[in-house]
Amino acid sequence: MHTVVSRDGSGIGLRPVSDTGVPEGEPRVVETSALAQEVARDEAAHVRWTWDDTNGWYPEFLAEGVRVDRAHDLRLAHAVLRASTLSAHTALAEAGATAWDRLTPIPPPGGPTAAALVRPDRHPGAEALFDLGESGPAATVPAGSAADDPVDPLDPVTELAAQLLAIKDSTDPGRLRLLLAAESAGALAAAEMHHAGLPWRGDVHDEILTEALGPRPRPGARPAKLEALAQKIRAALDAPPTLNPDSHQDLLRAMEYAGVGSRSLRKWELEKLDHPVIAPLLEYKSLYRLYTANGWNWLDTWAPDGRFRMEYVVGGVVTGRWASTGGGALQLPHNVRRAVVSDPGWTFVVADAAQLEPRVLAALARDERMAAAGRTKDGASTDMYAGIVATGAVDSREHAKVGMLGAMYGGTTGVSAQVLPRLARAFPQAIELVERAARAGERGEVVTTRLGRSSPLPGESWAAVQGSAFDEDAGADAQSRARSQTRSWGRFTRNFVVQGTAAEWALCWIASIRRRLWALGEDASDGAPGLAPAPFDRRPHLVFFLHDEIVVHAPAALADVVAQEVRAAAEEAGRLLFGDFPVDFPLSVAVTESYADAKG
DNA sequence: ATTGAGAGCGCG
DNA sequence: AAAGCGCGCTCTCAAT
Repeated sequence: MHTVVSRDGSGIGLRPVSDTGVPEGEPRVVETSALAQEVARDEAAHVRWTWDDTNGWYPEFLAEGVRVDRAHDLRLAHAVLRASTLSAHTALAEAGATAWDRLTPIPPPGGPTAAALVRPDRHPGAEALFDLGESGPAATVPAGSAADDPVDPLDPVTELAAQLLAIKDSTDPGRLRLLLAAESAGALAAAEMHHAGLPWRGDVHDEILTEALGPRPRPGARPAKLEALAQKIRAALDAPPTLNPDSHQDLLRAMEYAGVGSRSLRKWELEKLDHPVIAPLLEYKSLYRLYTANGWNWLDTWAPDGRFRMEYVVGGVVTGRWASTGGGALQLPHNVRRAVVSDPGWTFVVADAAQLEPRVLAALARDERMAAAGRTKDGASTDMYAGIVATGAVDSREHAKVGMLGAMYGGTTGVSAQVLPRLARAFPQAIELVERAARAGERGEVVTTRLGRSSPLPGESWAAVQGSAFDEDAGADAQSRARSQTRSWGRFTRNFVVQGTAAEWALCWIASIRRRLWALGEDASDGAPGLAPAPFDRRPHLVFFLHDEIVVHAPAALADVVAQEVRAAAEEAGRLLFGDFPVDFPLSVAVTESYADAKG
């Protein structure tokens, strides 16, 4: 059973809809203040909360201290179903693009990103659709128009029915149902993580910055340590005080004049050079990066009150991985993770999946030998790369790692290319799977993940370049451009199946974790309530996610049981995706009060 | 003033 | 040839 959520006048309309998409009764209209008890009523019946965009509703629920267990995010589901090869022949996919295809993600509320958008343009196509004309502030559809307008293109009940039908008519309803449930659960988790925030000690962050850069400078000034390094750079280059080390052009000119012999400023290029400017320059670049990307400005903007409220974009990457916007949540540098400290009486459970992608590949290809190489033996967690060495396929862990990465990314040079034939001999099924994905991409075809997320088609310019290579007068460069583009798209599809399926594993993992954590209930010890907002103030909850890694903030008394649940969730995710195929997804798990201490 | 590119580095 | 996948952010500089 679904509860479809929509605006209804000044309140929220909640409408029951069956699992076949049939409305069962009229919407009941609820004021926000009554939300908690209304939600509790439906939660008892295990409904799936169905809405156009999780960020348009769930933050309001959470602000009332209300958590929901299951959801169906129509925007995210629509995108999957439109593209998936499993639902390609359904009415939803065969119809033209609709208003649902033009929806853009809603940023979480209250954050800098939301504030930066004066008026978020929810429906880019709305003006054309409603032909609002030139008068009037091109804004919004009047409230309640859904009722007056018989053809509301964004009616959630109509869309839900269409989606449920597409799932039923697809070639594998089970997989798509799982994918959409996981995707929506991810949306819930992302909203909850934004709501709770990652505990962030501003004072520790400031310490890190001051130690590295000197005290916070006045606006417009350079921090002391950076200024000192700038002087050293100028001295080493015999350059005037006007030389600005932040300007690549300036710097390259000065370096050429001084005969340093480098045309780029890339770290790995500079490291090969021998010149007095290199050392201070490398240090300058590193500190400059810290200062600009995660310095005091970042702290003021993103973690002003003891919590970093990251803004995830669920489904933001074509492969199904999450993206982030604004705070750079997915690029949190290791050197500032020391500022992530749990609340008094609380602790972190940090877990990451070891070698997730090669394990996913082994399972996807049902390559028993590769899976066996990664299997946990005698209860001890096995390093998959070491396991590959143990099969005799390659002679060092480094070769195993580089070779596997090359196989999954499409490496054609160096060690990875050298090792590939040996991997192909030892694990023909796994290697064949990525090779086939690459060839499909080179032909301009679509590839699909385990649960049914399909890759996009190459853009129109792709076909144009391919076509031009077949012209009578096609030059050698046109042909080589086409060839290079072909290979490039092959590398993309090669990686898509692995990265995308790994993202599905991670979604299932998160979905399972959040359900298990909630089931643990409130902290029964008389420990500190912590500073987390309701409904998580006495409960362990997810605070961070990074592709194959999670952080749970938990009352200290619950840390061990949380760790168990996180491990159990990983096993569950493996079963959900791959059934009884014997593949392990071992985790490294740490219980720690500082995120920086967890990395192993 | 705003916008877009290129460069570079952070994360997995 | 630091290759080979996926991203976001911040800076400078030139173009609008």
